[in-house]
Amino acid sequence: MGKLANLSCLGCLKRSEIFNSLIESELEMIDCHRVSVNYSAGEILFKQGTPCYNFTCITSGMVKLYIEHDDHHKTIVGLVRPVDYIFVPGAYVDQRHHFTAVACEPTTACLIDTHIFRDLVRLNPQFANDFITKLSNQAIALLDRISGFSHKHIFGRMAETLLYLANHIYKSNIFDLTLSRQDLADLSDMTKESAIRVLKKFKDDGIIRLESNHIEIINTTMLESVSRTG
Amino acid sequence: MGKLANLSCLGCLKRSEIFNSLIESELEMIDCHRVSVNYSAGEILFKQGTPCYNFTCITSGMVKLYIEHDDHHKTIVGLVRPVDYIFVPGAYVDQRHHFTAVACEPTTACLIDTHIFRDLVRLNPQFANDFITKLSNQAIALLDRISGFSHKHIFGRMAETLLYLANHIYKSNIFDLTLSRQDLADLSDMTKESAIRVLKKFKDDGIIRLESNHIEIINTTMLESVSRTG
DNA sequence: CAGATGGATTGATCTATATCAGTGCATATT
DNA sequence: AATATGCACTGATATAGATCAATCCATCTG
Repeated sequence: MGKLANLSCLGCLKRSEIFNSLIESELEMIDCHRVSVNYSAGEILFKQGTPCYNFTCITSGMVKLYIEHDDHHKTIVGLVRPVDYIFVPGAYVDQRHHFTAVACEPTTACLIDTHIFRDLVRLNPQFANDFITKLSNQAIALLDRISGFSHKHIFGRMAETLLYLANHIYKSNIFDLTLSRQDLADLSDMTKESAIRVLKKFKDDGIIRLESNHIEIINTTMLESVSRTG
Repeated sequence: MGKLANLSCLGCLKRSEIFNSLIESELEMIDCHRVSVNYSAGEILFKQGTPCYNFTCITSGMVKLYIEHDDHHKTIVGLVRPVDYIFVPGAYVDQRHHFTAVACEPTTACLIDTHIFRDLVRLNPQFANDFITKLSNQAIALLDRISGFSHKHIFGRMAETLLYLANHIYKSNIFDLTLSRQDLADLSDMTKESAIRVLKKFKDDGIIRLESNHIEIINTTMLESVSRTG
């Protein structure tokens, strides 16, 4: 557990902004029903199909969320970085996880009982409102995902993935990837061989700099253009 | 406007179950801020990218929701039948529509101001709860969609579409399709030529009976198997 | 009624990308 | 030190499904 997050939710500097509307007593409710856990890279936080008891708030590290198809295929539907919590749609539907969450790096997370969320939605209208906004954003992200997958070629899809990583995950055009080539492929709906070939093409074309896991986007305009035109 | 829906929300027999938790005064709030509209087949209810002012409740007919990619490609992300309302994620985010809605048949709809929904979420905790459940269900449907699109061949995807139509839309194994072959293709992420070939294959294999727009699923087990194995 | 329009259908061809089958390299294990 | 394991990478091949090009048929239009 990170030093900044260990005492109580009330003074926590690693608190997701979803909790901003909560009053002191409500934060205490959460505080009484949470645990903080450390995960090593590669460890599963929860697995698709299992019952869901918690909302998971990532306080350090990074987590990948993926849908498992058959044995060897998966699709990464999102990456979660601090400070954000993992949206668990099953909590309000069938009490099952609809995707698997795995740590990509050493990660710490606060687990909060789903019942507390339900209670807070009832108690605090502003919290309910913020929560709906969050769910809506996730739905839009999924729609964008579907939009990107259909009728776009591998170059366009990988370009989209790189822009997503730069703009939303690492928040810089230079970053050290903590994802494998397979992960990049699972994010872009292609095989790892194709992912490798596309990255090489981008490198040869001078769109990115690439040395093992160090990536630098040199020509953002070009990458955006590729992402659009496919 | 249908006879059953025309007087007031209070006695309306075409009311979506999302409104069940509302008390009389809250239903009156909705009643004062709604309009009922008729659409012919092919008419647009709202278009992707335009501002969204309303939640749309379908009281008769059927509506297809699709994401527009480039000029000629689209993906149908959902069909809506009575009585259900159209989930509009932009209402809580950017006040924009993220997909287009078009009537597949003659359709009537009640349009309800999004602000009323926001107010009701604040006023009525149970309504907020039900609304979140609805959003969660939609998110799960989108996840299933992504899951089906990736790493499944056209036969599997079309099988999935037919099962979806039978189980969730027409609620029978025999139905008269009010969708075109192109629509079936847009639901299954393939070209209309492929859609036609796959349907013919299913027909030849004795899985379905097919005469122009009349479809009967003869061998559900087989279809489910194809949908799973791809 | 003739012609136009648009969906459904079929066949032939093309190509993007998966699959297969390796090699090389780094790290972990005994 | 020797071996095993796993990821990154590359080239050759196969193929699913798109694209292209017709034809057919029903409905709409002037």
